[in-house]
Amino acid sequence: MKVASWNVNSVRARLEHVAAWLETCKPDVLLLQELKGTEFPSETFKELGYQSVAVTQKSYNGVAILSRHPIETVSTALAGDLADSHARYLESIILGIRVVNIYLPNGNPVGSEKFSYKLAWMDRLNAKMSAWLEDEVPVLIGGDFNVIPEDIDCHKPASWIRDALFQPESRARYRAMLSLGYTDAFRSLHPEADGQFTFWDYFRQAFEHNRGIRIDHFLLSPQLAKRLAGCEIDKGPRGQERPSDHTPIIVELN
DNA sequence: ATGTCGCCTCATAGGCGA
Repeated sequence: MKVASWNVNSVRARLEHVAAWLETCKPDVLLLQELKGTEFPSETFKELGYQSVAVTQKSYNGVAILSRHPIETVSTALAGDLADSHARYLESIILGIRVVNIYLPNGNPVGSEKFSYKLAWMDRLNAKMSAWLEDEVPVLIGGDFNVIPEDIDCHKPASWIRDALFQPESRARYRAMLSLGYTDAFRSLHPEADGQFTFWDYFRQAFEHNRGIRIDHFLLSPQLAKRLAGCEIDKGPRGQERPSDHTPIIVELN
């Protein structure tokens, strides 16, 4: 089973990219983030063999799950804050796996309300992740975590030291997820790999110089980690015309 | 501080978020 995740930075602007990529990569499931609008092109994906569920809002955020297999929607919002109206969370069951798509808040600038919101959002997710381990359904959480886990996950730590994605508070909460027993699929298979990124700024030819960060992740519950067969980043889409600033990451499960 | 995108509007330029 192949599951992919891709922050597309507007599904409308990237529809042709996504459609073409689906036809070449053929994942069973694709998690999309940053749809950036209320319109969702479910018909286009249906014609490609994918059913879809989308959580959208105007202008910002938005997450969707595309799947060749039936999707049972469990929840469209992260528990723990009824006032939170951002479209950042979609929880489903696909082929007996709890598949959770997240677009974790960016949190910049550090010290702002946005940063507090990010940390609180991570605490809320952590509570869910802990609870899920109590039942027998294996869990896969994928998406844009907006966290650079370790120094090895960016081209130059000094460039990110003041960024919300690199703050000790953000990284501690990511590590707390691992401490619960979840596995970072990519890092567990490639413990020493550096220069492996999923995002590059649009500025200053960051992609051409591979000045990027690894912030799109798959976390697997213990029983699902035993089924981990592969995890790779596909840099191809980031090098195309008018790309998203992120590129897809793909995990393969037995 | 800046760079570049994409979305939206008290819209064709500027603000916001990333």
